[in-house]
Amino acid sequence: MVATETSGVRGRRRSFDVDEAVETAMRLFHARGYDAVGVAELGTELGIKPPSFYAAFGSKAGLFERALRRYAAGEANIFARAQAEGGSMAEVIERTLLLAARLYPERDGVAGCLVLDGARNSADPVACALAETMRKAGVAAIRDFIATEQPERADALADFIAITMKGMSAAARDGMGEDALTVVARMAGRAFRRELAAEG
Amino acid sequence: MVATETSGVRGRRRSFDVDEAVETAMRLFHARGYDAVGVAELGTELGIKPPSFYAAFGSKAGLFERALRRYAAGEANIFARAQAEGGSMAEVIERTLLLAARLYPERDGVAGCLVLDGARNSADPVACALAETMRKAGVAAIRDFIATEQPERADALADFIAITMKGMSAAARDGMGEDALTVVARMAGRAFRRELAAEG
DNA sequence: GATAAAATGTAGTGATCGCTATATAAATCC
DNA sequence: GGATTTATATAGCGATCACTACATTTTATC
Repeated sequence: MVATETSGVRGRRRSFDVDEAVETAMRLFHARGYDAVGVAELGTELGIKPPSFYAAFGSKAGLFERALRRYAAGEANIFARAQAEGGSMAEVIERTLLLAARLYPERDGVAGCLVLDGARNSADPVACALAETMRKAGVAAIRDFIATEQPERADALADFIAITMKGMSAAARDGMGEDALTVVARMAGRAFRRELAAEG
Repeated sequence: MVATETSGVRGRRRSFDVDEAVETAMRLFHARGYDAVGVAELGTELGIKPPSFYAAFGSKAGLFERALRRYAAGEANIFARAQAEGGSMAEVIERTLLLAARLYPERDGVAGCLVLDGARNSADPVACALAETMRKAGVAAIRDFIATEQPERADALADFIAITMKGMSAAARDGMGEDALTVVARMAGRAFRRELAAEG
């Protein structure tokens, strides 16, 4: 058996690719939620046995945390991606929602947002706390961004965007497709614009 | 031991109040989600043993179905309540969202909407199908209502309202309070009004 | 009160949960 | 190559999952 860990610089040598394992776990947690994916199934899908699993990740929640971080650091960070393209505040916000409409629909059994819905209804308080922390960080970034131009109404406007995204994630998990989500994203984008224009 | 079933006319006599049991189960499912509430806990909370449980409800999913129906037949049917008060279409829709903002925040450990989030991430396909059926019925009622005046845009507008409600339910389960939810509900109500005025 | 019917309590089914103790195999170091 | 360290596989931990067979008690009927 050969050590195949080529990506991570830190960490001990393992006979399996840790990053690849996190990727697989991310997909499983995303598809069915934290509680519905068991350690036995993770071991099978990852091709490792329980001791290796716990040596590498500490616990099921530990792997979930790594999956969450990987998720948030990739293409799922739609607000950062929208921000990177520049434009006005309203453009960035609407672009965020449109990216959600493209990212959230079901693909290969995966739908919605892992951070928003991955630990929904989970009985594990650790998993819930991990997801909550990342949710709060996400909405805080949006709030701070809005506050640069609208400090008074940043909370309310950020709440509106956060609720729209949570609703889009839930709707995608309930089967809504990209077209319908895009229509709603545009509506919410217009609403955001109009709220800005109303009293700005 | 005395037969205490006074409410239901049909059904066999039981030593416990079936309606009261459904109410208790509804609260438990609502608070933590379908999968996180076990039959053992239900039996304890309901004060009955497994055989009585299965004689009365058939299965855990059977009890969940009764809980869902009871939930949807009560004060949680916010769209029907909003419709009953009359007014314009926009008024009815905004009233629906404002009722959600009052109903969804956490009270006694219960938050959000049981239909929208009670079976979220559940591994039980029966429970998921039951909730999905009720979700579709709910959004269909809103769509049909909108279609009486806006047949062309009924689907899109109903999707927008459905997503807003799903987002509000998720946000409430994530800890958002009535005040913040109300602010967002008003924003969404204004957005709905403006969409109507835009091209009506 | 005897009999038939029905609901209940006791106990336990096999399966799965997250997780780990122990032992073996592999890789590293000198 | 021998010794030490590290990661692996085997097997199983106690707990909980939804659910049920069986015996008993309670209820209803006559």
